[in-house]
Amino acid sequence: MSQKLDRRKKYTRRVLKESLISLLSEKSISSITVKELCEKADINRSTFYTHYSDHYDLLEQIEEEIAQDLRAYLSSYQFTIEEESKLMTQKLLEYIIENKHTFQTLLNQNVDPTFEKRMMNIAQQFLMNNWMPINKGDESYNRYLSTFIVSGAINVIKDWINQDMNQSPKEMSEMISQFTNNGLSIMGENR
Amino acid sequence: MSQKLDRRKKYTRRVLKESLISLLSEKSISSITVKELCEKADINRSTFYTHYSDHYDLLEQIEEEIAQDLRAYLSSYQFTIEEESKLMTQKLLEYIIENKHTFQTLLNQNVDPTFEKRMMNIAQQFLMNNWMPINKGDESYNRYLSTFIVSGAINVIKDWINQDMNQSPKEMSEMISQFTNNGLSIMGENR
DNA sequence: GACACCGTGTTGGATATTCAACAAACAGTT
DNA sequence: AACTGTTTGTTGAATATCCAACACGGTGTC
Repeated sequence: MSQKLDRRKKYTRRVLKESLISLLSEKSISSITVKELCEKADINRSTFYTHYSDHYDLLEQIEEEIAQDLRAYLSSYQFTIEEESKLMTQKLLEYIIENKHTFQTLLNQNVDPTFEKRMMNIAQQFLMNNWMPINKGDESYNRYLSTFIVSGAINVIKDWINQDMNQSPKEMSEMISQFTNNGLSIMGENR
Repeated sequence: MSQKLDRRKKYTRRVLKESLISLLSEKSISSITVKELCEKADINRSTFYTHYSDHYDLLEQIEEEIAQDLRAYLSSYQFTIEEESKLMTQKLLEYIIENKHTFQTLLNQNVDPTFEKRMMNIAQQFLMNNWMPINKGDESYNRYLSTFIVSGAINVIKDWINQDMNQSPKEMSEMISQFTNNGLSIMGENR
């Protein structure tokens, strides 16, 4: 079941993924042909078809892989312990750095308007399942609160990416933690 | 005879080459094992042996490929026309930029003491065959002159690489052309 | 409508690579 | 010398990829 993936397959999938992301940063998916994708990846077209049914399938699989990674990060720490929560955010940001080009491209609303929403749903679902039961608030209130927090965090991360990641993951996770826990009240402390 | 090389072979050879250069920048070739080379390249060891007899053979082929590229550059222009000569130098320097890591590693005397000498011999041979007949000087004198010019040029290029290529290929080729044609007399012009 | 061109989905055979395994050689330790 | 661990060179079978070719659908031009 957990068979190790043959290295040839790994390579093929990786270059196809990278090539699609590269093309997506220049043009819309509907204007991309499988032919040019395979030329860019230097992979035979029939090989592409042994892995994917079309380039939309490839994009779906890229996003699903990211979704699974995100879930893994969210699951790997006790979310209710602030230090662990911050460490998780930092690790997640480091992961984003490693895949900067991918996130830059996919979070661009002109490329795939659904990706950001999809990531938000995962994060929000997680927050609802793991944190809200402890918080014991009204469910409707909790949903709005988690929407607020997750939207905030995602848009801060998008800004960070567009600022070419000018702060370190540690600094960013510290900031996001403060925004999450204290909102605007941290502004008051400095006056 | 000039069969197109199967893309799989191209890939295999490329990653093996890159991995050897990478390892060579950290350790001597005698301390590198084929096993670790293949691990780094993510290539099966038996595949390595279908292409090369050992890692010394791989290094030899890398250097031979560079030698051929150098010969191609040297041959592609009329060397006796100064503007063409400068353009050739510029193109050669652009090639060196694209393969910066390779040249940085191989021109390091601790890595392969023979590489620089090999490149010098090619350049000098070319100079002797293509320029000296026109110059009609005494052969011994011409040999010393070509030694002077080629040694100078190669060491300027080495410095340039070690200064992280701080001048553009165009600027460098201009400079090398002046050193070649005028030696120290260009210093006098500025006083 | 006819034609040319392009991309697609597919096919079959060839080829390169993978993997696991083996025997042998080598190096280090006791 | 015996033992252990590592690397090497090799082998055979399986697998993934390659390549060329084909039929088809879509688009644009005359």
